[in-house]
Amino acid sequence: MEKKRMDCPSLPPGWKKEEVIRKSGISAGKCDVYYYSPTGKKFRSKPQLSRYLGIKFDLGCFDFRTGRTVPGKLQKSKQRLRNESLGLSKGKPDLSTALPIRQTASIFKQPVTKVVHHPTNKVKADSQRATEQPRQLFWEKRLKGLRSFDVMDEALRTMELPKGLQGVGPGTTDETLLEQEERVHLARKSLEEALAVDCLVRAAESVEDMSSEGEASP
Amino acid sequence: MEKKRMDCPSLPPGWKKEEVIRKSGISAGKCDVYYYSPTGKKFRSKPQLSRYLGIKFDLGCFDFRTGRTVPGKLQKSKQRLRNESLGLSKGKPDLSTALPIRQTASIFKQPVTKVVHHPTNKVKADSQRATEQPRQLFWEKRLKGLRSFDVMDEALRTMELPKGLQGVGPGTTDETLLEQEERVHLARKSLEEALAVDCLVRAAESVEDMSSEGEASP
DNA sequence: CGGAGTGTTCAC
DNA sequence: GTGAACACTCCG
Repeated sequence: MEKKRMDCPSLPPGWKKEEVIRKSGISAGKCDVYYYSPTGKKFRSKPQLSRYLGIKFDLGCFDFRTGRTVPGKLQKSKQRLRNESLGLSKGKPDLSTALPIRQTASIFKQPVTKVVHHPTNKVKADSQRATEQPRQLFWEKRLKGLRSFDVMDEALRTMELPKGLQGVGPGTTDETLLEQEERVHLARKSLEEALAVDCLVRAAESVEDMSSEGEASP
Repeated sequence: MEKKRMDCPSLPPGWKKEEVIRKSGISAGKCDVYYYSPTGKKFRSKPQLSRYLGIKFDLGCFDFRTGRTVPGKLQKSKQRLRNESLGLSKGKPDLSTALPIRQTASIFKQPVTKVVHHPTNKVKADSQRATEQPRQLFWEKRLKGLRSFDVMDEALRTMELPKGLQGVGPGTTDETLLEQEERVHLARKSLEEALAVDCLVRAAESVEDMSSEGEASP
């Protein structure tokens, strides 16, 4: 009954909404709402949905629980980006510029991406492509408050800037900003694909390891 | 290295703890914890462990991941009995006394056990032994919130009382309660053994059926 | 190792 | 006190 996937008119075609009632435990009776993309991927929260859809589809007035778009809803009334208030509001702003921001002469030429949840949990620098790509006006925005999504979603998200760093530069129109953000969106997809491939390679390697278990170790 | 079985001081003598790190997938790097009984049986979760040890060994303050007993840990802060709050917190308490509670004049004399996962999935009444056994003060406790365990483990567990039913009677000391619960624990073992045997018999019978497939059916 | 289902936290 | 968001457990 309450577990059927329903069409959701407020989302793009093909998206479904599901409601599940908790059956046991201290939170029994509570209702969880999930969404499914046309490809079948499950979404468990509004931020997760928002990350996936990108800025092309504005969820500002979308109510996750009901699945409806409410015109009266304040853009950001809730749903503040989790990092936002975490240090801008209270406590001393964290201006530490330790990783992932390389604090050298070539700061603008060699940004560093810290991939926290990667299997090997190491910090890498993509030194090759960084200098070839076009310079971005708001390069901080490439990391600030945004997260990876789509294919890997939760798996790889945890890129953030030290709190307190702000973008500066000549005044820009909203149009320009949107373009920039969309480019960020696409760039992220590329990065995630690359990381996904890396994961697969690792998995393959570990299979090889198992089939050569009797041999001498390196 | 991390796959060695270690002694676990917070458990009875002879129990071992093992940690295994996931090598690939989106949860790569995550650590799984297992325990082994003195006889070598593997345990993969706290509920499974708890079911096996019975009430004689209180795991309320036991942290499964670390293997240590944490005094500050609220008894039930996590690991609340899975069925507990359903109906007790909000909404109308479910006082329905449909099966497995027989709602007749002989309610105390003929409790009914609903064995959900049994091959034939039927409701049985143990009319013979029920009247012979000593009456239990908290007879509801024989089913409420407890589950079958050990030999069959997960296989047979799913016995529960309608929510909202509470034990009543003359005040009792904790000692008495513990004794009662321990007897429940032992009785459950007997029941499970019986059911296990029954399962084996059925399996054997079906083998016979197969070997006599060409004959006329009864 | 994945994922559904549940617990926990934090902002309000 | 409530509920959104997300971490985690547990079992297939």
